[in-house]
Amino acid sequence: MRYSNATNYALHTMVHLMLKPGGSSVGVQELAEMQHLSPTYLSKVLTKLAKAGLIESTPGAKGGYKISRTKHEISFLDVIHAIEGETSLFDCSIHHEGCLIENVMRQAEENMKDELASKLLIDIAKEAESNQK
Amino acid sequence: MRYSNATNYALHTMVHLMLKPGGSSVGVQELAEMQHLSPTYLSKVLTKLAKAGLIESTPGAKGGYKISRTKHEISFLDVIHAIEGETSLFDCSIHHEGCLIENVMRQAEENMKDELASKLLIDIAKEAESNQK
DNA sequence: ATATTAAAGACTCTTAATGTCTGTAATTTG
DNA sequence: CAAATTACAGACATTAAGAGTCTTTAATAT
Repeated sequence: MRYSNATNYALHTMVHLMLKPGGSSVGVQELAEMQHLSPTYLSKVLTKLAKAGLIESTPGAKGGYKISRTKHEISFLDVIHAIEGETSLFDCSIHHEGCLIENVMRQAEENMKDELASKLLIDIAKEAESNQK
Repeated sequence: MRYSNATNYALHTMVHLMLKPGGSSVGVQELAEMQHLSPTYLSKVLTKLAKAGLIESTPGAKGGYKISRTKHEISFLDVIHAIEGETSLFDCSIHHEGCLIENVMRQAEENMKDELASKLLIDIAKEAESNQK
């Protein structure tokens, strides 16, 4: 069981966009180059983020992607949900309801989610920025 | 990202073995029937549990599997590690060390593991037993 | 000896993720 | 208006992992 590569790319892209001064748009080419990916592939990841409302896209020349105006506080969990979906890590297909094992697994997953929901991308972005100086 | 079916089978099998009076051995046929699986498939799951030292196997007639004598307190995490391995859920293949994003993801995973390590199979087994009465 | 059982390995099938390629629509620039 | 740039959508191919089956071998009890 592993998080997808797409999730990793998405997280790094989001942090990068947050560090863009003035919230200016960045094209997929620049974003792809930074992570050594093909633009067409990263494009699919970015489309997912846009559909989730985490970023805004503007087509056409001088277009690109930028952090959504309406979403200033984006957590790790937001990004993960946008890419991986919101299905549970564990499903007991044996018992139909109230499986005790499933209950434990779900609770553990909640603990992980709580942590991911409490971590905001902006904090990581600022930390990365100050480290670079 | 999802936990494998094998992990689900393993957890249910372990609970079942814990409820066996006197810690007597159970053959793979009975265990497979209970979960509607083929014995050959479940056998591979059981072999993993045995190699991890969680259960003991005795070949030959009247053989089978039983909870390991030396391991009375088996946690959910023990079983998961036996089946899924101990690799991290998240690996940042972009940065080589000290990736801030990876740090967050690892911490969240730790929170989940802490919960899974604190839950013992024997407690679930006893709860299931009392529910049945 | 024979029946029973675990163990190991080769093998197939399915599914999901990864990634590429092509074409289309929208927007800016000249 | 024309051309260049860019996001978007969908079809397609490739790869990797999981799920599951089958066959053979080794060990144990009766």
